[in-house]
Amino acid sequence: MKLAHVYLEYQKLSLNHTFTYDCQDLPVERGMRVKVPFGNRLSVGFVDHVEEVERYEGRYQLKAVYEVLDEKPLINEELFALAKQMSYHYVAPMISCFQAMLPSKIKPRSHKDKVVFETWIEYVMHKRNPTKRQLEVLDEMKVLQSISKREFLMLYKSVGTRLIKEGCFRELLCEKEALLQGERLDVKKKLSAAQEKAFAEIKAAKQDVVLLHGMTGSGKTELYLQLAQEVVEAGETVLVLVPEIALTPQMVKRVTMRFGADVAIYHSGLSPQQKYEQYQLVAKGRVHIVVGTRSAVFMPFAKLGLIVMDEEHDNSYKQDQSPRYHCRDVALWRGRYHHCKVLLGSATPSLESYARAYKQVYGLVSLKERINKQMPKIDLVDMKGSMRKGAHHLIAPALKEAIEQCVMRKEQVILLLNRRGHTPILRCGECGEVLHCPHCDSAMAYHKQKQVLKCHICDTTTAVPTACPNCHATQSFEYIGYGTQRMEEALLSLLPGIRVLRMDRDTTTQKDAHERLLEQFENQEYDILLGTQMIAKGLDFENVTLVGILNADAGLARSDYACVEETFDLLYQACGRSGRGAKAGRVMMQVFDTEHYAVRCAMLQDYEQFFYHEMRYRHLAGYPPYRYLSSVVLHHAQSDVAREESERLLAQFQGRKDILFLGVSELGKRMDRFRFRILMKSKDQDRMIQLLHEMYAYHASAKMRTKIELDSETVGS
DNA sequence: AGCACGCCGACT
DNA sequence: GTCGGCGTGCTC
Repeated sequence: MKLAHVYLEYQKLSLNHTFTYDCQDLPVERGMRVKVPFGNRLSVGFVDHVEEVERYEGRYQLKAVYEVLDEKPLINEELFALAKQMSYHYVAPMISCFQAMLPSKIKPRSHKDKVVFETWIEYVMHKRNPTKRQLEVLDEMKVLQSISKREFLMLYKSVGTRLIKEGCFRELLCEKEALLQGERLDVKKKLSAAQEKAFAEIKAAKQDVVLLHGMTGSGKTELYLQLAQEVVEAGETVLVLVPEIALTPQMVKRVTMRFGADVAIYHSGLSPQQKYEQYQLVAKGRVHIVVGTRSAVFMPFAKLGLIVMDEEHDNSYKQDQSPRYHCRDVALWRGRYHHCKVLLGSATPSLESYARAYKQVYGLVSLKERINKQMPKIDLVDMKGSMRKGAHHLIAPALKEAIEQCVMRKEQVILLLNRRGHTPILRCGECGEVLHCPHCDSAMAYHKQKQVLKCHICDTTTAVPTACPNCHATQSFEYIGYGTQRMEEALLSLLPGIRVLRMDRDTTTQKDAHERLLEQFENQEYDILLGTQMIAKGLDFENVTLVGILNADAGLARSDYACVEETFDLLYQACGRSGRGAKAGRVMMQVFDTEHYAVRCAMLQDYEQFFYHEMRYRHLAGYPPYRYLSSVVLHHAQSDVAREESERLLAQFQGRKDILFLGVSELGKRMDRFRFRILMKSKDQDRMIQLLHEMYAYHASAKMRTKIELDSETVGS
């Protein structure tokens, strides 16, 4: 008899083993989805493998597969192997790995979602004695064979319908397909000498993974496009990864101008139907280039010829929910599978990638020259002095003056303030009480437009209280600090008549808002683009000649080990937005700590110096990339339950060979759950992952109803 | 998650 | 003796 071993999707239940079903006479293969009886209901599962046996000798009462949902495996051999790898590496159930790989339409839990159909017109035959116009239409359709009815009606409305009646064409119902991108308008640009050299070095590199360390404005994108072109011409597929949705429009524009309809786009901002359509374009092999954010790394490519990962250091490449994969790891894995080059591009590479390149594990190619051969002039503005002189809180006189001059020259300004909302903190002037989120330990930010308080952790929104909840004083709140909304007001009053475009999460929630806002700025409908970190990276506006970074060193106050690296990246990248065109650029960084090496190195645009400095610190403190770092977070609605369970878990495993436990630390409340974290360091990644599996199993067998989250940083020296 | 199983207190 | 409380454990 034929047995199918199946991974099941079952809400909340993370069953990470297979269940066996009888699938006699059914066309079942690995990677297909099946509907099977489970308990008293039907559930969807993924077939792990099919086995032919004389007779079933297990101890279960076998049930039969109810229905096979796919004709072809949805998860091919490569993606199946990848899921296995991810499941082990990230300590996550197989089913959650499948979920991460598939567009929601075909994820197991939403199998009810209907696929959208549309009518297509297909060519059948010519007719006798056609009119002149009819002959034209018939000939054109014979070449096209089939097009969607939508397009058909637009092209040949009345002639077309007549020919359908006469049986020359027929209608048929197809799955709705993505409309392909437009015409190619752009031609290959001539590479500069520096680009030419980098291009040759990338191609000649003996390593399959190459780190392209190219400073901002050095023309990395044009290199990507020309490398992609060679691969496409050879009939293989190229994957271009970008970190955030905000950066997709620009990349998509550049890529579609070069490659026209040969491009698929995939990111989390698409609707489920759009995602499904784009996924099918790749599955059916209709496109040769895919541009997308981290989830695009799971597309079902037939043959990859190149993977480009732009801004490889960016944190958005890491998924912060299970499976907590890093897109770079997956990209490297797929690159190895397809024997293709993986090009990691960045002006500020992650320490781990640069360390690997340094050791020649990766190839290293540098582009040290801007296309326009000029660097912006970067100045520090010491806010300590400026505050003493009683100047405006957040815009120093020097910056104000620079903005005025810039606007007078009809040039544009980018201002970075990494904090959304109007005021980050409301404090009672009588008793000092700070207004907190009822569900989290964080302060509520005041949002003026909607007249509400908002928690930036859980998005809880409440009305602004009239009296202090602690001392009941009325009208006593002090508004402390500046978010983008308040800064917008401040700019308008400081520089009357100025046109400010604010861009943060609150102004970009609508569909296509990113594109719209950036387009308005590009068309010079505004003088200043004011925004959070989403505007620090990747944007390319020729007319921007001044970048102001308002509280540039605020990020250094965080307590995690990576905050210095992240602050340096943000500053360095923001500097790169200035002076990208013909005109000279300027950058002003307002800081309180003018001596900090992250600030200094960003100002000097000196990545190497920062790298050596930060690596020394990481080495001394035993942090990545010298050690692997893992964390286990337990959370529960009651603080002591979470604490006790964390301590029990720690006590059970503490003392493991080669693993350093850093004890239990309290992370505070988040969405009504109290969180405690156990941090672990080790030089041995395998041992670490093994340990995480044991901890997971131990926790699952305990009767406590705490939730567990495991995270292993996949960095290594 | 659901739902059955099972072992103790209130009831016809 | 029986009904049902919800703690425990299983779903091929």
